[in-house]
Amino acid sequence: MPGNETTELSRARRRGFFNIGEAAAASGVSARMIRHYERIGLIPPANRTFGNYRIYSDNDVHTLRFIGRARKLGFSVEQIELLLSLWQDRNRSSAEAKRLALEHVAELEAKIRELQGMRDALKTLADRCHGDDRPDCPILEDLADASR
Amino acid sequence: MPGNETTELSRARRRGFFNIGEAAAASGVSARMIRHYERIGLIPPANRTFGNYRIYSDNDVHTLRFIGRARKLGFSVEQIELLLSLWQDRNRSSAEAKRLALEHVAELEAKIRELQGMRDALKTLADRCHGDDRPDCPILEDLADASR
DNA sequence: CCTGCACCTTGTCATCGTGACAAGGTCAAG
DNA sequence: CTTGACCTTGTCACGATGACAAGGTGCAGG
Repeated sequence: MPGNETTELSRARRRGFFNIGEAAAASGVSARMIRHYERIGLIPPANRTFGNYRIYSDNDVHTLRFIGRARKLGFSVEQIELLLSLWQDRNRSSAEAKRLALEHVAELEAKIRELQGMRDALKTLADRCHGDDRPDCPILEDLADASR
Repeated sequence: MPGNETTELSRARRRGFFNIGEAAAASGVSARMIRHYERIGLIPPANRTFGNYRIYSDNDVHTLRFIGRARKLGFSVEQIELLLSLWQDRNRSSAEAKRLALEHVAELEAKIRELQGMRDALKTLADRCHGDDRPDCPILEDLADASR
């Protein structure tokens, strides 16, 4: 082919763009998940090079970092969608973000309480189990019988 | 057809067997999950009536209750498989059951700590957010910037 | 210029436990 | 016999992620 479009990826890189692997390394979100977030619509479809490689700007990477941090705080993708729209809304009220955060805190606490309940029940049983060679075991007995 | 095998389900019922719905109600494990546990091999394939309905004995229901309680304590199916084999082993040592229980307690505590970490981080941010009509919000700022 | 390697593309399957639905068979009662 | 409740199997879905496969792209070294 005439015209010689160079590679287009190297040009993009020279202009400061990232391919997906670089964006992943820079944002802390795996390439796998970046593609996933694109497919489910959490992020818009990335621009492509002539070779069909996705390219990302600094701004895109910034967004990915935002998403990664929100995930680490346990926000669901659905919640992150809301957080992103708030983040990108210059006229947002902080009240909305706070409401979302506190709602998630409540979810976390409910889950924590649930796990603590399991832990306490199990710990009580384990404490009552002598844990030697004999077969009698309050743990198994409790699982077997409703009475406890 | 000659022979008139009665229904075979009603006979099974008269002998004290349960169909899957009754077993579900009696054990607290949904019919859906009973089939699932059978398919993945946690429980052996149920006997069938001529009409191909699964039938369950009191003993089977007892096992299902055991499984249901273990699930409520957060044991994984894999762990339950071990617990079941211990339960059914007359020569088991209680030490093994205790080990499994304490192992699961440790898993629960790890998960609890993880969630508490999220909750604390988020709570700190939310506390610093005034939550009014103004747009500036430490929560969103933190998600956006690495520095914190 | 060719080759090889690293990385990209898409797709599918698996995880774990559960819900929901669909299309068809069985059962019991009216 | 009809009706309705329940059973059978199968598939799709969730949530977020990993792993793998088969094929294309890009770049550097020979």
